[in-house]
Amino acid sequence: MGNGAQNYHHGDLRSALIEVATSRLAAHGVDSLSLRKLAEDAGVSRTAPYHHFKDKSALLSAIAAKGFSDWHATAKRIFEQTSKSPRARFREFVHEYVGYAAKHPEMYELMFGRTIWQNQAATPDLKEVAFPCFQFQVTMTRYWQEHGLLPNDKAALRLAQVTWGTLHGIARLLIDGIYADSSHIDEMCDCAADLFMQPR
Amino acid sequence: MGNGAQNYHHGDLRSALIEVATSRLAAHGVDSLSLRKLAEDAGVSRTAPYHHFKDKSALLSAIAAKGFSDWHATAKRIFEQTSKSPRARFREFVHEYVGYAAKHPEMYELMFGRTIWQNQAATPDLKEVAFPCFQFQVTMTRYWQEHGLLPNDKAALRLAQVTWGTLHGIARLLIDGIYADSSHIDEMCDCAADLFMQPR
DNA sequence: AAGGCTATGTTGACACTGTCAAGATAAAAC
DNA sequence: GTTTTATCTTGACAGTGTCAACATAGCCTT
Repeated sequence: MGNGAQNYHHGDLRSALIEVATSRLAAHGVDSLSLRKLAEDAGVSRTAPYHHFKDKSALLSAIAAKGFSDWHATAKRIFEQTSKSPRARFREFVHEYVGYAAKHPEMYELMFGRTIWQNQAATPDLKEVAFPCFQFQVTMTRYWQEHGLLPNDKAALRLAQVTWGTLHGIARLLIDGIYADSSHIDEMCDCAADLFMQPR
Repeated sequence: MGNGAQNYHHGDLRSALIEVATSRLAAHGVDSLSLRKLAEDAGVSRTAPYHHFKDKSALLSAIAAKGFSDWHATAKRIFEQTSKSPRARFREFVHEYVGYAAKHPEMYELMFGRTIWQNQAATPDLKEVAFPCFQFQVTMTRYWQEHGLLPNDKAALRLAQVTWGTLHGIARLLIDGIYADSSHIDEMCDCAADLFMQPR
């Protein structure tokens, strides 16, 4: 079976679908993702995807899962730059988070939008990747608390929820284009970072 | 023309559509809003709505506009309770904001979701209502700065964006059910309020 | 090696969706 | 009373997700 030949059996349709979906997502947005178009892009018929994904939501979840593991890696990389001070890393993290959202708006929309999360529609696979991602936020928060960067009199979990909420909110306001001009991204990030960081 | 009769001309289809849409929104969610169903609910044929709204997005915008003016009134009411201290009002505002989102998740989703805002799809009517709503947030922020409640060394606009971002983020995490249990709403709100308010 | 099982792919069909075009009706304007 | 205009109608089209029934081909067992 040649890799690109028009065989009856595709070979690895699952991966192929995720691939074409990811590129289409970045190019034309989450709303343009239709199973039928994706199937066509992958060179198979409309209903072939159903042998690899329970339904459309499951396919989207699979794409989002990849986004989460990517972001998780990025966050880890920033956090583990021991050469930089905790304060510098915190600030960088804030910028990087919002920057990621601004740079990959469609992926971010998919990852954190209601499409795949509402009605407990999230796939176990997705939860398995997304949950550690938030857990890491708690870990970082605890670290920043220990280094006197965030207030120590609050539960790390609570604090992590609020800080993430802030980043998430800024990201959404930018993505949805509600009012925040993207040219002000950096200023907003610095403002948020300053607000959270305790005076040293 | 009797008000409820099956006349050829409905009388006030525009209002009727918004009404049935609003109730259907609260009951079955934003995704269940289809022009055809709404038309049927209103007792007219599929394409009748097009004589009152440019397209589906315009109808949704009209509903959201009502939500914005409602929220604007609520915010005003809280802010103008001169009997309470600024700090108390700030805290109440935070709780009320997230509470509104948790109580009317579908309306909130519509108001702040990407559906009506993406691609500059927002109707002038909508902007006309939504913009003062954010403007008011800036006004409040400035007031809180003057009363030493929020840091004075930051631009009110920037600060307003960040605080709103936080509330928005918390609301979204709750609505999307990503991880925040709704039983922790109050704790999260207090945590956020404490973080922002300068020690007196 | 022969036969059957199973994973994977196919076409056909159904009930939806938003939206346009063309015609019907009633109210309002002249 | 006639014409214009706003409103509502049916018909049609291109999409959508998803199910059912059928086809193919590779794998497993005997």
